[in-house]
Amino acid sequence: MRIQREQVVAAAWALLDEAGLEGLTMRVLAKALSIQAPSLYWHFPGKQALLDAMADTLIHDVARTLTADSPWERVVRTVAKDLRRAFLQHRDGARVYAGTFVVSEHTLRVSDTLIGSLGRAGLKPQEASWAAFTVLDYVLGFTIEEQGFTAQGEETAERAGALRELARARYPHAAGAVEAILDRDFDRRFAFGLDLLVAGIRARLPAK
Amino acid sequence: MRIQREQVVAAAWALLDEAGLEGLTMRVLAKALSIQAPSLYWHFPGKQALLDAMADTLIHDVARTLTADSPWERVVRTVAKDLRRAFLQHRDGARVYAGTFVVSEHTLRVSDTLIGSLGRAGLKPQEASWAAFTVLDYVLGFTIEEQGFTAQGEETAERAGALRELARARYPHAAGAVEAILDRDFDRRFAFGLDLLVAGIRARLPAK
DNA sequence: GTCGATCCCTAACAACGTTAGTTTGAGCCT
DNA sequence: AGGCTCAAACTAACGTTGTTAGGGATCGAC
Repeated sequence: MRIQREQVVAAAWALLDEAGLEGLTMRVLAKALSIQAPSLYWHFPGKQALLDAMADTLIHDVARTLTADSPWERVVRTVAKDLRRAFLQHRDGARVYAGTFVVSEHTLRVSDTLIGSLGRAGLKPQEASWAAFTVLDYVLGFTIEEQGFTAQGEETAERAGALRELARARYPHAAGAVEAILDRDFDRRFAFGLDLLVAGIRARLPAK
Repeated sequence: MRIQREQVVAAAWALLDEAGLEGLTMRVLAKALSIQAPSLYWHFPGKQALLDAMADTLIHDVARTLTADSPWERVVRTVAKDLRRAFLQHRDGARVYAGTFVVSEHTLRVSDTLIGSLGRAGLKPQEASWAAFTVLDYVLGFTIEEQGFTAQGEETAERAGALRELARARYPHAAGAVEAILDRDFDRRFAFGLDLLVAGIRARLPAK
């Protein structure tokens, strides 16, 4: 039953979705492909290489709808939203991505889209780069936290209780902080942070 | 040779520094404590609990120098810098933290410091919370990338070469993006992103 | 019809987290 | 002093992990 690299990656994502990063093992993945585990080492030199390949496919569809003349604000928002959606598309997606250091065409393309747009908007080259990575780093950090939070399904309730109790006992004035930590409206939280970054970038732009 | 919880955590950090997250195993940790591995399970129910305890000590010293009347901008900058320094204090510190979901006094205190300060500055409660977590998420994402980059010591050179080559072949106009990805001046990059967030928050504040 | 490339196999290794059950040893009570 | 308690360690082992070694099978091309 012949297998190709791309099918291995697809099966790995499918397995990740139902088993999580800890459940993504070479043996189980092989079984899903009707193969023995060592055969995977013909396609990939090791598990890390497989994870790298997975991460690379993640950002394949980021920033595809943008052209060179898209306004910078639309570019920033689109890249950020695309990237978050890409991470969220699979369980533990952000953690998989964070664990790799991919040197690929896609990362380069996404970075360049952002940097080029911000440069054309008026930022100095170095500032454009720094601002671009600030956006990317924010998306990564946010989504890691988001997936970490949503992943712990059943425990959430008891942890929430423990946290509320701790707050009542030690930080009675911090009830707001507790509810904020437990706030599950990630879409709005993400949009707000993105607004913050966009406003910060705008303040850096040369006056028109 | 009697051991206490706190000594285990300290030894775990020391081991992490020299062996990395992958090298932090229960057996090696036990050996560093002149103990057998199963004895660790008296102190912690499992490895994850140990990692949680480690993460908790990380943020122990964050935001200690702040008082209730510190100006909001100083609070934001101090918390962000403290947190990054805490992550950087040990190898893979950010990854250790990201892998846990700590419900502790310290996380609550740090969140509350930020939220309270931003609320007093004039942000609505929900906005103050969202802005606070935006800062925290940015620091996490930034530092994960930073440590991932600096960790791959020897490979850096060859990866840099591969990346430059790829850029020349496929994205000839993106030389700036490549150099930006390889930029090692993390302190300035971090400061710039923090400036962006501070400016974005300032734009949200009610006019005085 | 064989030859090289491609793809997969079995067998095995060392290391991992973890559990079960047992033993040590200090500190307190009587 | 003798004995009880319980924290803190021990030995032995289980199942699973990533990975390596080395050997077949399938296939198109000449």
